[in-house]
Amino acid sequence: MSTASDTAYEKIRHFLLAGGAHPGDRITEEKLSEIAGVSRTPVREAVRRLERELLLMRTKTNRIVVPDWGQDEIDEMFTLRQMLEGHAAERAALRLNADQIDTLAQINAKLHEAVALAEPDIASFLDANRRFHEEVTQAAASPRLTQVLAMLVEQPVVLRTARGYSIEDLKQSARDHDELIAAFRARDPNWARAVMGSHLRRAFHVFAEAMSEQQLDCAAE
Amino acid sequence: MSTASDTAYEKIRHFLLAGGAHPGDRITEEKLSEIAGVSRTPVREAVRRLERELLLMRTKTNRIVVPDWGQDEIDEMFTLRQMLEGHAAERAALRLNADQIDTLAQINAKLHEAVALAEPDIASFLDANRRFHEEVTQAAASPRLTQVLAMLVEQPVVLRTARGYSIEDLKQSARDHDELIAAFRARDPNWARAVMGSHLRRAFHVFAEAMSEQQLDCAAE
DNA sequence: AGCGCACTTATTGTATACAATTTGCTCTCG
DNA sequence: CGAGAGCAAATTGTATACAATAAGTGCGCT
Repeated sequence: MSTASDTAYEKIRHFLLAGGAHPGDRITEEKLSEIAGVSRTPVREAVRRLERELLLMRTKTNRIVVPDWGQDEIDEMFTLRQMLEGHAAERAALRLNADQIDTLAQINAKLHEAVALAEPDIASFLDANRRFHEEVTQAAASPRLTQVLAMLVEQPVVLRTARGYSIEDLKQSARDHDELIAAFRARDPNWARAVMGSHLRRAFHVFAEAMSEQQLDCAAE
Repeated sequence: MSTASDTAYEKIRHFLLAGGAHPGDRITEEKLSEIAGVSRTPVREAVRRLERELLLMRTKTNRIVVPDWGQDEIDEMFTLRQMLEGHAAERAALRLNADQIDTLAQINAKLHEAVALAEPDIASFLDANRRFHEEVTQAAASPRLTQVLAMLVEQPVVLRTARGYSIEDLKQSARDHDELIAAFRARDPNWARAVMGSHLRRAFHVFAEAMSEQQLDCAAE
């Protein structure tokens, strides 16, 4: 299924994450509709979605602008994820059945494969990673929580700096997931929450480091 | 400022909370546009907002339906608010200056007035309450947090059962706010978080009780 | 020159018409 | 009598034209 509003969302999102516009820039709906190749109507819907994820914002007078993401805001995003996904893991631990846990294990097996290669397959890693977290979120069985997390998880932001991640970082992520699965098998919500918390907090620091290196690269050009 | 899409949002929201449609019912955009008195275009925007707040949902095939709120989901909503507003209070404690704290004190003074009357003024109470929490959220200075909380705080849900609240419950809320202000004055983020947490958790139990009584009333009719 | 006010242009908001999709019905066949 | 195909009605999705609002521009005034 591909509605025009979905393709608009994808294309505009790609445009933004590829750095097509600088923070602070104003963009008109018309420009975006050219980029997306559809009329303004579906573009407006896409913009709403992107606003929700804070990839776009509005001025006081409803002009569309590209927000700038400071270090603080990234820190804050990971903090919120830590709280909410920790909570999700806790609920999941009480609800997951054996089959579902096996599914998680299978997903994580793929993740292990992706990083076991001499040249790690970043795309596969990110895909498996996303599916793993989605599965856990789903298992928490809380529509609100799902919805809230959807607006926090900005996979592409991670993607941009994924190259900066060391193989060891990626392997550690896989091991975190293993431990999370163990916590689920033990049906220990407390353990699950703690593992998820440290998993995401470490991810933040790895991310922050990759980010600062990237900025150095940028300055060196 | 009153755009058509805002009035649509308000009217549809009022319609839903007044019980104009039963959980599980399907509603068409056209019906909603009759209710709102505007064309479908702004109605669609309003529906998106309401979806975000889970006052409306969609079927697999994008039909609009009225969701049913079970006891679990209300519990979950308060739990999420407890986590997030607790976090907001923590951040606020580190950022509020003396003037801002005075503003909070003024708002809470109005709240005290509203419940000191022989016949408590529920509308004023709710208004002051909303403003108090908004002020704290703002002070946390985290756009994501603000946005996430906006979709959780369903004031009208509270309103529906506000009549069931006892005067003592309302007064206790005011006292909670007083203690929160004290925590802010002391610049103690830990204290602030704890107070906010218990404040919201108690609110949940008061709410749940009022809710069950209401249901009994309903059954008695 | 600096400031404010009309006026022009640019941009967002709304309505309407039409296209695409889904639903529910009916009618046929096993 | 039930299951399924096919058609009609209902509903959502998209494009376009126009209305309302905000931004920019240049002029005259002090």
